[in-house]
Amino acid sequence: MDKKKKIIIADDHPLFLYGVKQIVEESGKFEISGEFNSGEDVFEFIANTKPDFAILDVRMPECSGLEIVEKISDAGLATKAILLTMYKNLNYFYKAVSLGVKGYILKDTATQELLSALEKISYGGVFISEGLQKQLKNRKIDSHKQEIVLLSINSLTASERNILRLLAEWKSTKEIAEELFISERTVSNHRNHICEKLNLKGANRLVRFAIENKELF
Amino acid sequence: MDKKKKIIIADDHPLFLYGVKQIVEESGKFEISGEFNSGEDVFEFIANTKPDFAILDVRMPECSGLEIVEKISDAGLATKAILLTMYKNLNYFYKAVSLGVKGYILKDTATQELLSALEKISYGGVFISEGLQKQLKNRKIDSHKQEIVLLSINSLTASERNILRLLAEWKSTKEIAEELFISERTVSNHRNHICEKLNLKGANRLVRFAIENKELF
DNA sequence: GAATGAATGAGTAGAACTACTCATTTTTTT
DNA sequence: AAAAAAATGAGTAGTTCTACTCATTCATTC
Repeated sequence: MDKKKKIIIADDHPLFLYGVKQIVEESGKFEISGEFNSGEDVFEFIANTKPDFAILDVRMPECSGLEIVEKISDAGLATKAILLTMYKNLNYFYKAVSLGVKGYILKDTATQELLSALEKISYGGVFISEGLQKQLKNRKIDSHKQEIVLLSINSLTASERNILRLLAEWKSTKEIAEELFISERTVSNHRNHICEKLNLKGANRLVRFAIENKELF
Repeated sequence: MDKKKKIIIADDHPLFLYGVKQIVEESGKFEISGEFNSGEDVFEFIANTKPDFAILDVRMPECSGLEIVEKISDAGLATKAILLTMYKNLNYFYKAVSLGVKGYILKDTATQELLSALEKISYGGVFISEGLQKQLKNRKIDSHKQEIVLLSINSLTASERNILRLLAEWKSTKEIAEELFISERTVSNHRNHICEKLNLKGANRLVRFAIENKELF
């Protein structure tokens, strides 16, 4: 048998972390070399210890799983990232794929799926949660649109991202203007630009997008 | 030593369920007599098997933890409910307290906390997550207001709850009107009544409330 | 049977957001 | 240095939601 592969886990829910740890260790094929309760310091640890796998929660305090994956990718590290998420948000998924994530698992369909994923990825494969695959099939028509959305997010400027961030906190145009010391008109214009770029139309669509895609910008 | 106490667990995230199960069983003092991946059938199982504890996720498909607790309370069962939640939403907490919940634990501060809770509750106590206690202290001034909000939710009528439910799905007044075959004005009036009852003021406040308190109505 | 509450609908005024177009200044890129 | 992109601001029209007041019908309660 091969040497045990090293895995680090990061999730802000301790009980969840515990569950992942148990399942991974029980299999006898892997070794947990690091555990984290937030996204903080995770990338530094990966860069220093170069584990084989990194199992990351998408939504975490300090630094989201997606951000960590981005850093791993930028640094050209060999650590294979597996994302765990609660949400069937396809935008997160496309973002993850574009960052070279090897596994994407939904928390509500994941126990033995996790081991299958590790197995498959060990041999150079890619693993996607069954629940998400269904989602992908159902929305075959929309998938192209959603990829465009993702590309569009990359085209957002710093100010636009900033405003999206504040919108995700339910702040109004007026509140954002006051917070950033700029005119309401400027904020309003930025909002419109974002809507154009993301092709969002109708009442509250932008606020909704901001709230449902917090981790994406 | 006493006989092992029976516990049932319900959570729609299998890995989480697994973590809870491991921790509870490791202690040697408790026995898992039932596991559920959704809120469905949970109450029936509790009514039939009368376990000592029920560890329930607040947000679950089919039937939320809060609903299950309500049924336990209505049926006058002795099963002690412990709620697990991801969200520091105090409204959920107040609702839980009003339903006679014995433990309220945040998922992001819970591992050994869970055993302490079971221990404490066994001896007739009540357990509240440390993270939430802080929250309660910080908002001491607001706490009265929030309790009023909770009371007010009980005063909502069936139609009003229905509209809140649709608002939580980001539906607009027009969409709700079409879906319920009533006039936009009627929906608008209901919205205003709800705002009055819940003392919500300003742009998007109602939509925000609906989205952040889905499980409450 | 009168009173109350609930569901339904409308009128009006104002606030906030959407959806356009346009202009000026600054920064970045080439 | 010239061109392009970004940040800032404004004009105007239309939509949606907020915040009131009011009326009618129906069911429940007392």
